Amino acid sequence: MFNSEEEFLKNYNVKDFKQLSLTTDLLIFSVSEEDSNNYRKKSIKKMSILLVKRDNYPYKDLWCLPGGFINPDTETLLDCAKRILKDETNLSKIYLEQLYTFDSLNRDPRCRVISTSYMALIDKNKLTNKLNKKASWFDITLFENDQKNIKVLLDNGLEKISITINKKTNDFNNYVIKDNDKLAFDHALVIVTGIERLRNKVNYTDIVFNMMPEYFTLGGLQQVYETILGKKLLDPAFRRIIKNKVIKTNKKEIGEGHRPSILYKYKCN
Amino acid sequence: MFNSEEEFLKNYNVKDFKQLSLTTDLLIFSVSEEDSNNYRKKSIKKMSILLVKRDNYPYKDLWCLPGGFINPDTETLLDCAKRILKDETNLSKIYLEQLYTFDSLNRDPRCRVISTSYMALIDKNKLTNKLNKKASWFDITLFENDQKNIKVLLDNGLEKISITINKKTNDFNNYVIKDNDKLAFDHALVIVTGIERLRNKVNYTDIVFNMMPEYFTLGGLQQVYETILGKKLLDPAFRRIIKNKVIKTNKKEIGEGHRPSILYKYKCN
DNA sequence: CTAATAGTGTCTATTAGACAGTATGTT
DNA sequence: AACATACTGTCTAATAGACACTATTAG
Repeated sequence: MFNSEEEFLKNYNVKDFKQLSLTTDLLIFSVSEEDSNNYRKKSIKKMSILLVKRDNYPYKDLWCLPGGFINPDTETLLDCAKRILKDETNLSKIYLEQLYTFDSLNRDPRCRVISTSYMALIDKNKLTNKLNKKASWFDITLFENDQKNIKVLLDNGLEKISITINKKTNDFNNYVIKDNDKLAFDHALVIVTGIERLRNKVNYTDIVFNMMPEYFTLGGLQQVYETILGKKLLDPAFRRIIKNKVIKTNKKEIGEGHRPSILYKYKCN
Repeated sequence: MFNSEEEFLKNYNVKDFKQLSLTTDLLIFSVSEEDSNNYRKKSIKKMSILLVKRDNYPYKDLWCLPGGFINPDTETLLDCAKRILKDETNLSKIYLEQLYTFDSLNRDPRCRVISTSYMALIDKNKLTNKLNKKASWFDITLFENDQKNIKVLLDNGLEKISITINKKTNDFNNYVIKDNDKLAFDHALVIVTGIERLRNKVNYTDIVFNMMPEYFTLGGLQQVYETILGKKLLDPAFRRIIKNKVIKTNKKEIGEGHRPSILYKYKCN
């Protein structure tokens, strides 16, 4: 082990590895639930993302996305994403979508590393195993001043990571990104790009349901949409739009200090 | 030179190159104009794409996208895309957008080649130099039966390339693609992916104007939208939407056998 | 004048936004 | 009963679709 990043880089022999390396980084999104202390108040649903604390240089002790190098002889990028997802969550058959390929020359201090990022949307309730002890779910809060200035706050209960973005062009590599130095590599950029993609896609796809449990309430579903979009929605409007995407069941949610909601299922067409 | 693909592959030493190679392929889109023979009829605008005929194995004599290997020591993928665009069209300062990274294991028979594709939208009127003699513009015609079945026809006046797509999943690598064996590599898939992206993006961005000349008519602009979307639009509706994106000039189009249109310019906000 | 497209006015249909009301559970 | 949320009815505003009409040029 090394005592500083400087020392680490001095001892890092680039020839030990391939000159050009390809990695896959994973944005694993899910829905988290924050219980309220008041028995009458309902719990608040948020979108959350899984980050891992690095235990070696470079960027030791900073948070990063789960990821890894691909095996160029046997793996596609998607295979690699599936492998990492399995390692991290023990889940398979999960919604996975290629996000973007990040490749600025100095994004990794060791050597040229090009990373193709994938988004995974999972239902946390399907998790059986315990998380890797270095991994942690961060709740996402989205603030938007206008289309060009966005602020994202990540919070795992112990640490807060803030990211602010200024989009001057439509070229991701020219975004002006500031974070509070708690994220490794260019992962602030990757995370924001993923959140943006998600926010666009919820308007014309059904991907949100990949993060929902089998049975859910319309109020809960609406909260997830609200946290992804970063704004409140009106109940009647939301229900009108979502109506033909869900099936009403005869189940009800129980144990809340108020009128119980009806549980719905996703209707795939 | 070799006489067959088989012979070529036998003589191809994978060790001469890096084991894993990265390339950039370019979808260069523009607007083409097809003059009508009747002086009264107006010319028809279509979307078109630049393809190059391969002059060596693999896929000798088939059409492919302009592309090339990146220099991993000095170039980003975007740099590489800019270089290829410059080589092919002598243009710079052009709209470029990363499309997708294609990486199925056997997409190139030589070795593992991963390709990140970029879309370039150019105004053909800015072209000064002659095209590379192997290059040719193909007009694009889009037929859509439903959301999941799409047919694309490429035509350069001498050759027709047809592509049909059946989208069963949202994973590009699982699309069922058929073409009439005139396209090299997986470029049918790349082209269709780009057309899809373009078709989605015209609805919520102003990218079309990157393909338009400085002065254009609303009728011409509408035709470009129609060819990208693969359907007719109603004039008043189109003009309502486009109204605040353009500036009326005091110029008029001349020499048509009917009422001349007013020329407009793009109003960037 | 004629052919052909340019461009507009207006009605209708659909969708989105807003608000206020009723309904129904727990404690 | 009180609280808190679930759920709905209905009005209004905004947007999209449709059609018919007028305008203007070259030849």
